[in-house]
Amino acid sequence: MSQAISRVRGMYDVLPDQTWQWQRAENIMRRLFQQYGYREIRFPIVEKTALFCSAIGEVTDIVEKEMYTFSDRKGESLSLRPEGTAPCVRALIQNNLMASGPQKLWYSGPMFRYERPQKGRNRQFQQVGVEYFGNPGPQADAEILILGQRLWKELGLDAQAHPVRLEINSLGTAESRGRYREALIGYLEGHKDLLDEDAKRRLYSNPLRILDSKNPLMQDLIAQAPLLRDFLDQESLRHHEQLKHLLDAAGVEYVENPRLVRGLDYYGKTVFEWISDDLGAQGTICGGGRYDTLVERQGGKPTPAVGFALGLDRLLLLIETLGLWQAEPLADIYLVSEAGVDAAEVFALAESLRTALPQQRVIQNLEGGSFKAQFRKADRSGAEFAVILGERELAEGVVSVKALKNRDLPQQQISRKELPRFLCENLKK
RNA sequence: GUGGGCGUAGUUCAGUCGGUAGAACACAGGAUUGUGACUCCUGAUGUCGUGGGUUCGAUCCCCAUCGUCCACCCCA
Repeated sequence: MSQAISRVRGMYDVLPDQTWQWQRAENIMRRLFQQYGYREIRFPIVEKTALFCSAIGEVTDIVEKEMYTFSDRKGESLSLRPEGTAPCVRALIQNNLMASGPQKLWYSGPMFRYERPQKGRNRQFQQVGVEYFGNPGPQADAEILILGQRLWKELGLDAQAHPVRLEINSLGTAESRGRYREALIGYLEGHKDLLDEDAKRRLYSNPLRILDSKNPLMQDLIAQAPLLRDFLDQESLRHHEQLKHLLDAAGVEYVENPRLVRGLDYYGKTVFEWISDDLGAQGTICGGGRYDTLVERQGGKPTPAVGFALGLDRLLLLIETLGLWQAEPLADIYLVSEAGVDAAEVFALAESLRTALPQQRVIQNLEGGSFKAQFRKADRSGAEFAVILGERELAEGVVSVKALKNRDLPQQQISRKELPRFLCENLKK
């Protein structure tokens, strides 16, 4: 036999024992977004490379070294999407969605980045994004954050022992950020001997990122660096204060992190991250902020926007780590039959139950085996009831019903006609 | 992209100072010839990640490669 082909590095299969978690999370989110008036948008997995270069920024790591870029047969450069905001904005502009007023959108799908895989970081990963276009005010930021908090609660992540922490900051406008940048570079140039290699490399390309460094030797330097807050324009300050007021009133807890910056160029004013301490180095499960200039820069009409993207892989990893969710049983009713009974009789019984009780999951054992083996399978299926069709039952035109979980209910024989009503009364749903 | 740890049964791992392997759980059968979850008994299963080197002989030592994990980096 030849060597089996393995999956691509950094990508993963979601197996039947895990898909229920994905589906549960997706269902909760879909319902929640609907509840807030956000509508789903779907866009391609492949876009022109230029879209990401201009939207995300040429000098970001994502564009410089993490994109899956290739030429199609006509030589056009295409890329697998590394994030969702850029294609979402492209779709918004191309389909002129703003013509019918502000847009509240969400999307979900795979993203691709050529990074070194590690826990909570894969080359294909699932991102869910929420974007609010056309509202410049802090109330839009607030709604996004309130929605986020409710989402964690509905997912079961609001436990006090393992909270998901919200950090917020304001990056101000491009002008105030520019003035701060000058001041920061000036400060860092004055302490060049204390900068590590990464910091030196980024001193002129992306100095704000230096504030994010985890290098313990640089923490003093970072702590004493000038703060962006002191360079903010009046409008950004007021926006930020109003947002905090709305969050306080809504009971959304947050910590201000004056050194929180984002790796994508398009953000301004509000930025935020939700972080867990239970995932190791890749603790950010959700990040986002305001990007008021992106739509115009991409060729659309000036349109303010705010949104976030969450990593579904990381979220599920966290939920699994904390043991928050229990798998649902596979079945409600399990049909056990004797070898001598015609399979056609069992099929007929199973189909009649599925017709009469469409909410119940009916599994018919098709693999034969002793009663012992069949009951073991019935038990493992998590079914509430085993319905038994043996030669005796067949001869008498009845079935036996055994409750697998409720031990107070004795096994009994019931006519086939009565069976659906009996099951319906004794099953919760 | 950089540094380090680890790849042995379906899973988690033990082991062989170089003589081709074990446990637990899981799975299957039985104790109980029509009854699961507890208990007991029995059983099957491994190209010891892949390729090459050293050796009479490599799962073990060496090299490469792939995968995985941790940190850096980056971000969701």
